[in-house]
Amino acid sequence: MLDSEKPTLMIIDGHSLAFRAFYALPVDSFQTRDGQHTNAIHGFLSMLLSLLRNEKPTHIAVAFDISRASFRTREYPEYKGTRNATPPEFLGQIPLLQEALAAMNIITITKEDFEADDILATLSVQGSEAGFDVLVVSGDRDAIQLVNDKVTLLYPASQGVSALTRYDPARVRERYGIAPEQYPDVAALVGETSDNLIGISKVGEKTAVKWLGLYGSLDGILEHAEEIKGVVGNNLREQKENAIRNRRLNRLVTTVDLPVGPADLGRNPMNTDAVRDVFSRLEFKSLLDRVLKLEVTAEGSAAVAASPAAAEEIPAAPLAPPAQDLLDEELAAWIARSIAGSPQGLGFTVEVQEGKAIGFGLSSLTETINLPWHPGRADYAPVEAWLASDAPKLMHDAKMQIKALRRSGVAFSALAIDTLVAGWLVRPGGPDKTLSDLVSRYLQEELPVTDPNQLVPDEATGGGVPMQAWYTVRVAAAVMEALDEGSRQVLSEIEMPTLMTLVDMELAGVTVSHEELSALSTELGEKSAALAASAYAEIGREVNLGSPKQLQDVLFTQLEMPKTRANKTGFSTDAGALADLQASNPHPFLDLLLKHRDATKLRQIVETLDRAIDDTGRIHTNYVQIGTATGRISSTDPNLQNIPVRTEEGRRIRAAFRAGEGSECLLTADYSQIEMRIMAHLSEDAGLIEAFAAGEDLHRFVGSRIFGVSPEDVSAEMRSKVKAMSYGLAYGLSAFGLSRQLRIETKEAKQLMTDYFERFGAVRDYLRHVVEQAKVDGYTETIFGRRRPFPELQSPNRALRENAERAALNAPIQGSAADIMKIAMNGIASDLGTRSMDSRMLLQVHDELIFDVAPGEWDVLREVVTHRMSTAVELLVPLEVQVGRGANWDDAAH
DNA sequence: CCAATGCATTC
DNA sequence: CCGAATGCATTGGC
Repeated sequence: MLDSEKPTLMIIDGHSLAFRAFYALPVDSFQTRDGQHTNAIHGFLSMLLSLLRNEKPTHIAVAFDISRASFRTREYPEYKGTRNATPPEFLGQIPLLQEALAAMNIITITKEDFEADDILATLSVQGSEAGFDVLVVSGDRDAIQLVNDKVTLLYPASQGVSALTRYDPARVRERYGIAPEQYPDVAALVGETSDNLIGISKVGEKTAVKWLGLYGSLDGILEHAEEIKGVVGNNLREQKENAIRNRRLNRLVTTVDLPVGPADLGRNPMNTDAVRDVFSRLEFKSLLDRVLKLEVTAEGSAAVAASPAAAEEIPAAPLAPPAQDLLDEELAAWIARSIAGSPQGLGFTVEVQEGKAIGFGLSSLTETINLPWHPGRADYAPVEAWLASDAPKLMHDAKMQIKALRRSGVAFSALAIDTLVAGWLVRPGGPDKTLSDLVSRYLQEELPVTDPNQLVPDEATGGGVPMQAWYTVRVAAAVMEALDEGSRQVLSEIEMPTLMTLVDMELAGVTVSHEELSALSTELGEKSAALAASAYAEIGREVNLGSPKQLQDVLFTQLEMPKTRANKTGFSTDAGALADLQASNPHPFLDLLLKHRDATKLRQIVETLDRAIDDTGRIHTNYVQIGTATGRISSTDPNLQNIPVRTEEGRRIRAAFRAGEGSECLLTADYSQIEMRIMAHLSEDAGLIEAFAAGEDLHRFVGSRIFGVSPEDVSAEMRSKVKAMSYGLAYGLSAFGLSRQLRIETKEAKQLMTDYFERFGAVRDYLRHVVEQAKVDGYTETIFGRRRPFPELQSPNRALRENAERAALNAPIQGSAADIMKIAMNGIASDLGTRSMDSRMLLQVHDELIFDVAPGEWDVLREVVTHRMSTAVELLVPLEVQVGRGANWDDAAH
């Protein structure tokens, strides 16, 4: 076997190298916008990428210490006792580094009670026995003892991690004058300050090496201790216990029981989506380029990455069973048999082409079925019957597939688990978006990629939708294991019904007037052109008003205005900053610029909406059920949840949203102050509860309490202050933030907050409690048990931690509101069905719903909607719902 | 062409 | 230095 064909196993001491990187790179220069330090991660990954490129290991693993405690500290409590506490800026980087490695599909290994060095030792012995060339990468000198003909150590040069020295036996002898296996003997005699291991007085490296040359080993030296003369000889005889203890402690364990062996560490293609996600969160641009380039070459050498002799021992990931083709009675029999054998449900995947269903994949845990489908195929009737039945179905990203079924005229019922949604409940806001992501995370396998070059995918080899259905079944079981009971309840009682409700809403779409929009667009276009011309006249030249960069030149260089708030590319030119400038340095240009922004922004929205109108005059938004970390739904393509409402011209856009053909009018229904009501409920604050029970204007009521006047004497100014304060509460508002928003002194804002909490103290107590509890539990929970993890609450980084604290106190409030709205929507959808109504739920904007009202259904629809919304949950305060009616969305608002 | 950034909009 | 989102235009690097 040629050397170049020999597999290479690279084993890296993650902790020691990350630590080196931490001290090699300036901590301040490597920070994300959130304030997360990344210097150790950056240094480590940079080194790793060089190693992968230069050494081309076929197998790789990174070992980490779990904690400083190990069998060594139990044996000798002073071990490593002199070390200072690990800097918190470093500690926080390790989990992120491990996440990055996971995305790169590099296995990380830890072992309770052992140090990373012991893992290195064990794997290097196992690897060389299995015929690997072994490369050990460590910044710990103890690793020198591992070097032999088959094992090479890469050790960082004096400082940093950019240059690594190769230690083979010859190089060790050259540097230390001894064989590698003698190194621990030297260290035992000399001692190791960094490990708090005291050696023999007056014995340094020179003496130790000399003795080893004479007597071969520490044992040999001790046997001949009497022969050694002088003070050092005395010291050796007196302090030999030190050396013996040191030798015991610095011997690396080569028999650690590890869950994986060298053969399991073969390099796999990385998960590029996850890599992009992690690297972009870490704000590593150049490293992302490097890592993605590496992937290409890694695949090129994939053939070389053959496993060594022990290949048979690799626990190969199971392959999807070949898909069977069944029809009629055979198919019916298979379904009946499989249902009986799979109480959790059968996996199901729709092959979608241009929004239509063109094939199905069906799967139990052990068998897969391929069903090329087209409308009217009678021989697949058993599948259609199963789809319409109550038999539980397991799917991944079901919404789009069920929409395709509907468009193709196939009835569907009983979605038990959508693995996409279930995975989101485990990690809301997490990176898991595809079936492939979930297969990696929950099965530790790779979803086989269907070869895009293969024109006709060979279903028989386990590709295509049957295979996806099969993986979905397996992922479903694993992801349910990861969910607690409350979250499972949220999945089955709230999310799965919501998914079906969203299918109806998206298919329905909302009617929008093209005529109205194009007229508005023309008007806004003319207006912005006129504004731009006037703005150019003011400054005597033409600039791109949409370019913050060019605006900075105009404002701060040409007009010499005072500098505004700094951002990454200079100074802010946003509306707030321009308003500040207008106050201090009035200039016609500023006003024209702001108006121009308004007009172009509105025009852009109008254009986007216009383009989204289909040939039936309707817009079908896409609701993203897993779009937020709190439980809210988001809306894309186009986003119908941020249609302007505050300005007059904005409302003209809403006016273009109209009752559909054949509808009587639109009905809008929204929760009034749902988040404040939830806060009243969760905090049990007597004052707030009384305010809502009284049913009068909340801000007026609160204002009268705070300012000590009667409700009718609360001025508009007082009310707006109280309103800002109340809204800000759930966002973790600071006195500074409040003062900035209200444009009042920080001192006054502070006083306002003090007065507020004086009267509504339970609110403050509750908000504090939420954060405290989240720190203990590691997550927050909504009224219905929806969880959101907050690992950053433990972060030593203040900015990161405080951001997490504010998010944590907001999450149960925003999340509970989202839960309530979903429950109401599902109830309404159910009523629309059981009453065979023709009215349709069209849009959801967090606390508002919009409906097309079928002729003659106004009264019953209003009743259904208000009832379902106000009774979605029983709180300590009433849930008030406001209903409006109109020919368009603007008129229907109240 | 892609990704980051700044700015805008909503609840 | 206020929580949760989406999307567009500009810009800089490739």
